[in-house]
Amino acid sequence: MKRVNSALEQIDRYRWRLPREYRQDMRVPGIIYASREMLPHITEENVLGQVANVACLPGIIRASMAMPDVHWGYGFPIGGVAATDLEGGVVSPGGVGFDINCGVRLLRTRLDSTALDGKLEKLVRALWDCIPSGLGTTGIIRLGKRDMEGVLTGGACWAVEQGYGRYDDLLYTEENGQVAGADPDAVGLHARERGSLQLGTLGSGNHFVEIGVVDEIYEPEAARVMGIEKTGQVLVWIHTGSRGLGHQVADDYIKVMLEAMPRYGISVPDRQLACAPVSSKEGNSYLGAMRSAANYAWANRQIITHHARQAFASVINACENSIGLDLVYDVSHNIAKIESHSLEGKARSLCVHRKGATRAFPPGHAQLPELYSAIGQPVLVPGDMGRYSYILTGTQTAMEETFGSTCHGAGRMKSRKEAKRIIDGREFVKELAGRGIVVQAGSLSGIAEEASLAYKDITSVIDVVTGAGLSKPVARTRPVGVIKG
DNA sequence: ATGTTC
Repeated sequence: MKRVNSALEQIDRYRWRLPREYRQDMRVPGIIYASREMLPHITEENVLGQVANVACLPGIIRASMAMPDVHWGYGFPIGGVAATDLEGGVVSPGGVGFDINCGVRLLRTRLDSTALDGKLEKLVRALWDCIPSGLGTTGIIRLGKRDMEGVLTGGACWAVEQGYGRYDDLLYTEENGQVAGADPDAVGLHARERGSLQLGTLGSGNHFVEIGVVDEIYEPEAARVMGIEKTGQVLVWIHTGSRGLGHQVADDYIKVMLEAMPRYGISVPDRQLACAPVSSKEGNSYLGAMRSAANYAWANRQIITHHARQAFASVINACENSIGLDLVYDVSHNIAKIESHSLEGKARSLCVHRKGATRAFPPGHAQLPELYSAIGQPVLVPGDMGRYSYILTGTQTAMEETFGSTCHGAGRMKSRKEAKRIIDGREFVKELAGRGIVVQAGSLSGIAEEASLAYKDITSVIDVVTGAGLSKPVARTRPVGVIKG
């Protein structure tokens, strides 16, 4: 294994370059956003090798990038950003991830944490009862063919039309919860079958619904614009994606692309980077299917939002209006988007792969809701369930350097297997309870995999993206109640 | 992440 210090060139305190000499077929360098303390972890995990492999993709522009929460993933690292040219460049399912449009949604209540006194356990239980979770879990919704078309093309908009939530929610969802260019016909029968019973369910792994309390406010004006008024205010985080449907779409198209690559004369250093030209039949079909899965995920978070509101209403004795639960924002961190970016002073359309990386558009960007035009896009970065979650905003620096992208979470430090070996789920739940954090989870081994010890400290990740100027902290919350698969 | 190796 190459030594990190000989492989990486330090650019400044938070930026490291992996030069093209690292691997002979790299088309661009790698850029890693990290503190010096994070580097040993990045080499141990062989993230550098993955960053270098991504840098070999046809049509990759500027650099293969890694955010400070980077860790090993399927083909591409999780925490990776790669933009490709629409002409001659490729799109790769591995650059999006299996959980297409995994993302985070944040709701604000008008409640102070004292409103939860004596009710927290009951509230967590109500959320647990309203929101099915766990591996392979099905919900109460049965999607027939017609409804499935509605979900795949309409996303959260379909869900609101069906009575799940409020039209206002759509205003504060990326793409209004309904990305254009979805092609339901590109979603296979098997993917549809897997998705037909899972809408409105949380899933497992790191997916959760969390009740958080505002703990610090760093930018009062931006916070106020987001409806975050003071410490002690109760917020609700929702983290989930496209469940089995998105997984199956990824699976299906990896196979399609493996088969198509030789026909386009494409070779990649790792089969897991299977890809096809963005403009090819296969590339187009994948993007159409991926957008359909993305819409499914937005519908999923929308329905879970509706059920979370019902859970709050059933426990908190207040009218809907005084509970609030308005949407602050909903943003994806596993998706490929065709976006316009400035390259050497010229606007270019690029296919931006964000895999475990959050869009972080700056103030004034045309794709932001009017409300956020002055402050920039809300960036939602949950930490592990024992520490903090951060609300930030996008910046011009991110737009210029990382195609408008930043980190997405704390970043896994220990593999799921290793975490299960060294962490006792029951002990961790007890420890959290001692700190006033109520957790309801389907499995204790699942809890062990998601324990704080398995992750980096989110604050160290936030320090890097802040220091590098990729985003700006607005506020943070501490968890008080969590449901997990 | 995932009906955790169709």
